[in-house]
Amino acid sequence: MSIKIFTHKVYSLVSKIPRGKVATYGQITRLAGNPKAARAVGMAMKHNPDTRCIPCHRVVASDGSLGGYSVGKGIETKKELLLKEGVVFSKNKVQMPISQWNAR
DNA sequence: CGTATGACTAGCT
DNA sequence: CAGCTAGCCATAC
Repeated sequence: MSIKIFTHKVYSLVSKIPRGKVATYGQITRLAGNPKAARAVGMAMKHNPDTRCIPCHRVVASDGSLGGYSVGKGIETKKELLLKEGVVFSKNKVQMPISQWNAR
């Protein structure tokens, strides 16, 4: 039974995103070691095994757009969750320079 | 096992 | 700013 290393890493990284901050697919992908696998990250998020342990709503697109969400009403629910956590929004996009997670 | 898909990104118009 | 194209990856069926 091969553990999906890439996906597993993605979940691990996403679960480390602090409340009130967001990370981009590109950022997660880079931390996972494959800067070109942004699409694969989206797949992992879509097939997320535990939405309560994996704050997939804290993952947004590189331009600050919400991208998508497979829970509730979709991006609407995602936006609400982020707003509740204190993420700064500008219209339908996240203010990346302000709310982007400073991974270390 | 091979094909198709998707919550992407960067570049250009 | 918005829209379209091409490139790339892992997963799903």
